[in-house]
Amino acid sequence: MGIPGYVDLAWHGDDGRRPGPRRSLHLRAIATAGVELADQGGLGRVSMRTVGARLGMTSMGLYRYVQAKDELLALMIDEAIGPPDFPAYGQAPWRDRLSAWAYAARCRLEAHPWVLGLSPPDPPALPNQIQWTERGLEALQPTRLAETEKLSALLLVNVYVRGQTQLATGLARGVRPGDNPGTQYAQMLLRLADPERFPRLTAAMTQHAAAPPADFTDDQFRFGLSTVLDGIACRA
Amino acid sequence: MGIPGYVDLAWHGDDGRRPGPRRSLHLRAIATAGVELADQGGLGRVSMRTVGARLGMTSMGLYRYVQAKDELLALMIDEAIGPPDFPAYGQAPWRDRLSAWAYAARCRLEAHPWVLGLSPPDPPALPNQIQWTERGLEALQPTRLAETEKLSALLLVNVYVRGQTQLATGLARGVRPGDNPGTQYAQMLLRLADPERFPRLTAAMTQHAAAPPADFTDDQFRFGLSTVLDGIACRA
DNA sequence: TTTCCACTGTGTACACTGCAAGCAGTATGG
DNA sequence: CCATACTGCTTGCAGTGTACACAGTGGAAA
Repeated sequence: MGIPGYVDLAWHGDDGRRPGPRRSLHLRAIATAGVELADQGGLGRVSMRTVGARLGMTSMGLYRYVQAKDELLALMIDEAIGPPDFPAYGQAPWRDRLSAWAYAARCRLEAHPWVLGLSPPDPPALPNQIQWTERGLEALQPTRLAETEKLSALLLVNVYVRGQTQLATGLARGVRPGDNPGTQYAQMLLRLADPERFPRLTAAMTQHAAAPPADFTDDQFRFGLSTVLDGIACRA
Repeated sequence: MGIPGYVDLAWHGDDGRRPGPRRSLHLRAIATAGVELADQGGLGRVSMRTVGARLGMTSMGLYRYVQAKDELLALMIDEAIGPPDFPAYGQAPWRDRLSAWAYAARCRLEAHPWVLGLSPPDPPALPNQIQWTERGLEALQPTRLAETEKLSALLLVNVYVRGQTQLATGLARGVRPGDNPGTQYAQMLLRLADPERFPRLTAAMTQHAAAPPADFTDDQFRFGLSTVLDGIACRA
């Protein structure tokens, strides 16, 4: 029921009409400081002290803006995602619109992969995330779905993009550049899984190894996304 | 290329044909100790020291089995998921099969919600996860999909189940028991988002608030799952 | 059988974490 | 003008992951 303090602060800012000295920082500045640290050296670099130091503050000073580190991380997620920045839909059909939404979202996640390693303390309620939601619902406007169904459909796309991107970045880690990320994984599984106990998996992996696609992760993403959109089309 | 040590150990165990004292623990025991701690008090309770202590060992002893805490957490995920335990498919059509797979997976995740707050260090390669994959591919056997497409489809379902369950558990947190989790969230968003800037979101939320479904999270799950299955059906 | 040495689990130590409590200073509403 | 609520700082604590050196063990090689 109650709106968490940092959420309210992120939406409405600080009116400042109250006794005591004014705040010296914007929540936004704190979030961007955290994002910069995470972009540069991963989540491990993000501590209350490091973020505070980047703003000329001590770790405890940040607790005047945020009740716990989880909240800082939530703000960082929202800042990293940013507002939706892809062009307006125009007269495009809902399928193209939603596709554009999905690709733009993936792009943002790839730019800040550490976002995927975080699980926010509260359901999404920060401004940028809400803007993305609005834009997604707008994409589904031409459909006959009920409003709540639009939300469910959008949520499905969102969840897909996140999951797929997470898997892709996981696969890509520790792979020689220029090498196919999926192939290496497939070979590992082939070496681990007994073909008699895991016949289908073996079949899938040998097929993949036999004909490795040019751009594995992108093909994968396209396939899943069009599948999701087809499913939505059955209801639209 | 190389198989990480803990993965190899999880699959093949320890042959013990080597100088020096034998290991006193199974990887399995370590994983279950961690799972018990996490089930009881959340991920915060899981530290090298606490897990070690539960096994009569110091924190550093665990490093003979695992190279870093991340690997312990990966083992815990695999242990918490466990092997697939739902009944054999029989002659059921692929849609029912995959649906059973999805519900069983969701059930496991709900039993150990902390799993969703973890992002594994490597792509899934541990035995139980592989068994789930095999069972999922088996569900798709009656379709005409290529093997790699089956894998993509299964991955889509998996990603959906994870994402949806994560959102549901997030919504359910901090809600008065007996109260509708979604409704509370909807009211919060209505209070935050200006109807002029966010017309579609406002529409969706007011519609939800006007007619709150009996079991929100379950309806949501069903809707998304059948949408995903419809999408797969377009290709099967 | 004896020797060797890779391997086991332990103890200690370190740098670092999130955060509780109390502090002096500040700017606003009454 | 004052009281008050607020700011950011300092100090300190319990706990974290893990590096390193160590004594003990037991299979493989001699």
